[in-house]
Amino acid sequence: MPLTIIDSAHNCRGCLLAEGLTNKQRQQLSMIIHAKRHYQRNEKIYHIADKIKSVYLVQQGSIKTEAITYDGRPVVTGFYFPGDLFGFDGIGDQGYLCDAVAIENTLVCEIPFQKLTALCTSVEGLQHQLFMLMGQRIGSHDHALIMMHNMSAESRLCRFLTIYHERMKKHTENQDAVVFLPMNKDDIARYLGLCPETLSRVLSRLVNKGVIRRHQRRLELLDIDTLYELAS
Amino acid sequence: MPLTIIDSAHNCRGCLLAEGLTNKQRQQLSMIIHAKRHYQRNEKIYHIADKIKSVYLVQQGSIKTEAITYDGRPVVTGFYFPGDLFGFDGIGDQGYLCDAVAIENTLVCEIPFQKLTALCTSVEGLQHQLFMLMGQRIGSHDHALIMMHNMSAESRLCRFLTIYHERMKKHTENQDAVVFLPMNKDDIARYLGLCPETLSRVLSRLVNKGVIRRHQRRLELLDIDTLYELAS
DNA sequence: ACTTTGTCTTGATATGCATCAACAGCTGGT
DNA sequence: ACCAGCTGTTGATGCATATCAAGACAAAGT
Repeated sequence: MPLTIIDSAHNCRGCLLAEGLTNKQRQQLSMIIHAKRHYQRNEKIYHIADKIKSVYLVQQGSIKTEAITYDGRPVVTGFYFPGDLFGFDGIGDQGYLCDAVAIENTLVCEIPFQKLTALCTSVEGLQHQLFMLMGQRIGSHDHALIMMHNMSAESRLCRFLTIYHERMKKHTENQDAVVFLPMNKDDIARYLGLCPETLSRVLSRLVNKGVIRRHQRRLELLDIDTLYELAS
Repeated sequence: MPLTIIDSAHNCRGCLLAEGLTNKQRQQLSMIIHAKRHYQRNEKIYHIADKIKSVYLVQQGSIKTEAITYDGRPVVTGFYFPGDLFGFDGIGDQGYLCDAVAIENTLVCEIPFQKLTALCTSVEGLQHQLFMLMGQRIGSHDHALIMMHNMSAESRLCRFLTIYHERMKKHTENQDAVVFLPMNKDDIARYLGLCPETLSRVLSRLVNKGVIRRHQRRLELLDIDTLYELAS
């Protein structure tokens, strides 16, 4: 999987945190970035119980966060893509609750949380943006919770696909009904609370219904209306 | 259900937000409280899609937040007790994602989020505390998500009970192994992602095992060790 | 005291998903 | 080109929980 380097990197353009900031403020923000580095597939950005207290921004690639259930099975708690911040689960007082793992070769920049909040006191727009992002994160988790309640395997998958598709439309130039899934099927299953076999069956069923078409990890969404209907 | 009035109220003592603040800073905080009022059982503090943008603190009583699934069924997304902040789900840009409903007669104070963040820029300890609380909230949701994955009905209930018990031990003087549940069984079921019948059956099973004893909504935790064991 | 209503319990049945197991299709390595 | 190992698919079975249904119990109203 080839890795493109962008060099406009340090101006924080495209970073959701920097939205609405002036150039000068963005520069201030870029000054407190602690590190910016590449991670290989399956490499960990942070570990459960780490006390680092940084938040991280995905520049390129994709990230999953996963935790271990009480009976020892890994659960994927979130996926993160370019522009997304992750690591908020470590902001509380008990260290990170998840491992953050690169799904593919990924460029990530690390922002020490303490420096970020210090900067927030002088840059009000930044504080506002950070609160917004954390609020949204809380909201999206409410959604995830609702999804886990009594939704069928098919609904869960369709909802995942529609949300993922919308997310990609918003942040890339690609506007057509094709999505590429960087993560493997097992990760999606662990994210949706299904076993991989069930996920596979549901995918096959959607293909039979003519709702999607598959070429490995590329999915064509043939009938988006039905997809939304099934997601409900 | 009788309602005790506390009058030491406006000093914000006991409020998790005010933790670590000086008296003077607590007073500043109390100045921006928009309203403090009682809610009757089943009265709503805010509605889904409201754009109010306040956060709320439970002073007395208890609150649940509930959302509607895509097939129209209510889901309880959280319970809040004295000292807890709620309303973070409205901080994002799409209004509140849940209804907040009083479970019993409840005293709540409302803090406009904008005023709160404005105060945060000058009172650093307050900003820190707010970020911490939001971080913890994100973390606890991760936990809830993990719980929903492949945990049996019994495990879910036992986990709920242990967490609830710990919460109550921390914030009240009552240290013994008795918990009083202000919410009804249906709410608990909707919170745990179970149907009420299953919840009832699991409770009965725990009684038969000698782990708990019931007197209406008062539960005696007879065998806390087993409870923790079953919760895993 | 006797309905009435809501909350909870218990039983019988159905179903959706996990689990176990075998196999098929790719991918990478020597 | 071949085998090995991983990833995904498909089938058979079992089980936990939802659903449907009926009854028990308590609190509240007349």
